[in-house]
Amino acid sequence: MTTSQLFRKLCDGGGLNTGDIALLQASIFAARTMKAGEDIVRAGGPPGSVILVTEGVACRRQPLPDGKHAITAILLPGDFCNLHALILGHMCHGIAALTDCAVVEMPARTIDHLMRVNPRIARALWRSMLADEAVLRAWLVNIGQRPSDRKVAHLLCELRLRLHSVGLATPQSMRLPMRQKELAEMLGLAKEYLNRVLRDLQQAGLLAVEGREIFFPALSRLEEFAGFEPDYLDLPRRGFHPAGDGFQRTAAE
Amino acid sequence: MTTSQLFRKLCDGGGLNTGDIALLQASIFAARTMKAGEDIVRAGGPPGSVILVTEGVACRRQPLPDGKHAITAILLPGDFCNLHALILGHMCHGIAALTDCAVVEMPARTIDHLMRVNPRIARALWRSMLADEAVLRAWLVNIGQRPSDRKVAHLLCELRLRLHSVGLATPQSMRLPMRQKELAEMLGLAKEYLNRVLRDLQQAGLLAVEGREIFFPALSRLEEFAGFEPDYLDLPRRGFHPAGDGFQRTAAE
DNA sequence: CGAATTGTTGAGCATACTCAAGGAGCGTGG
DNA sequence: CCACGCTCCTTGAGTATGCTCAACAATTCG
Repeated sequence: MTTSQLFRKLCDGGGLNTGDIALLQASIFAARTMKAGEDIVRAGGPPGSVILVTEGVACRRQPLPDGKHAITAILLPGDFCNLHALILGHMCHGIAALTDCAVVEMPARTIDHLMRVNPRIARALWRSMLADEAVLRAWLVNIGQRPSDRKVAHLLCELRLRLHSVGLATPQSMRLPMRQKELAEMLGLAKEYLNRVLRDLQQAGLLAVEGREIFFPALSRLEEFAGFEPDYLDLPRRGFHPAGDGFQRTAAE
Repeated sequence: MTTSQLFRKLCDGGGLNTGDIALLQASIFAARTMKAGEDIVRAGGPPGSVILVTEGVACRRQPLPDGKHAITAILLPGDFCNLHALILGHMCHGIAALTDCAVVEMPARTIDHLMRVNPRIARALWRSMLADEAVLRAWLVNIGQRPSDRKVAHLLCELRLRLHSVGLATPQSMRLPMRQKELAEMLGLAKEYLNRVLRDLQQAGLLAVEGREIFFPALSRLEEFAGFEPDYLDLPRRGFHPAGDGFQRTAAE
């Protein structure tokens, strides 16, 4: 993975120069890999290091009283796990690997220092967290207001587009980076019912499922059915940013 | 309202000195009032001014295809309406007054400048937005994972505590700053069903409703029923911050 | 005081959940 | 290579939760 991919989300907002990126790059002191299901970060006090996902898919999750989990966000390569804990002083949820993952670590103190002395870096980190918040708000609307077939459709549209933006999906298909159980936990649905909803979407010709591979035979119909308006994802679009940084855009859509 | 109350949320995190607060205070160029139901900020492009609620209660809301709204956050005195739009460049939802409100405005360019040259102010603004995000995540879990009687109970616990933190509630009661219709929109429930849930909570002795006045005859039982863990609100607690700024704490709880 | 909005209740129905059981896929060890 | 055990997926049946439509009562506001 190249540096600009590593700091994809920070570069997306513009405003960082190559020196800034080099500073971030230089602060990396460790790389780890973990198996699907393992914890990447546990809830708790102030973080000793800032962690960035570089490969695989992870999630933010909170334990529930009945032993299950609520999944409140999906993290893709280029997403930070615990930046907010650096500012707030504590993690109020954990991060777990959904697929096998690779992450890099930067010392919390170094990042904290960079944020204080380099307003461009501070701004870029801030912006990346606000992008996360926009997704969170879209999830709240999705889960709170739509009937469950549209919830499922909406989540799949979002997942496909975000995976596509990091090169892990095409307009026609994606490999689902989680089990149906976890899809259900994201949406607050029972896993058996989610399974039925997937079947119904297939029968409606909006989807095709083969194991973990999902196909989108009629993406625009699915997106319309879901009411999917991708603006909230704040992904770079064709012509929006100055070209030439070599990062794969979603322009092919 | 005193200055330290105005910038309550920024002061709560610590890290601001009186000079910083004076800078913010000095940037206020206008004050407005609006009636319940009016829009405070519309969705759209980059904000010309940053808006801070000083009196009353407002909400973030998004229109839905069927003409209804999804309410994604509650704003109390001391909360900013559109800080995130300053960084992200656009508002992807609107702000509406739930009760009669008063707000103050600061030029976006001034705040933007202050954030770039004053790391303490930048950090305090950042922290206040992260506190909002933590609440948003708690809402996601609440709406996604709890049965609706517990959803309602949880939202009322949160509302009461937050209102109490700005002096608008006591441990025993609060005046509900919205109609049942809007309570329902926050939770994604039908308003008629919400009404029944409120009745059931009353019959269970967990609540008493008289018009818009809500009484909490057994607050600890209600909080236990709701699974309410107020840590996520990041409100100041007794002994946590150095005393002496004269702002009312929630210590009485 | 009257009109409009908001709150309250009933009846019937649709949605989504639980419990239970069987089948498919996958990694491990013989 | 196959058999085994495990997890995950799939389906059925029955139930509970939450929604819609409709009517009426209570507030609020002009």
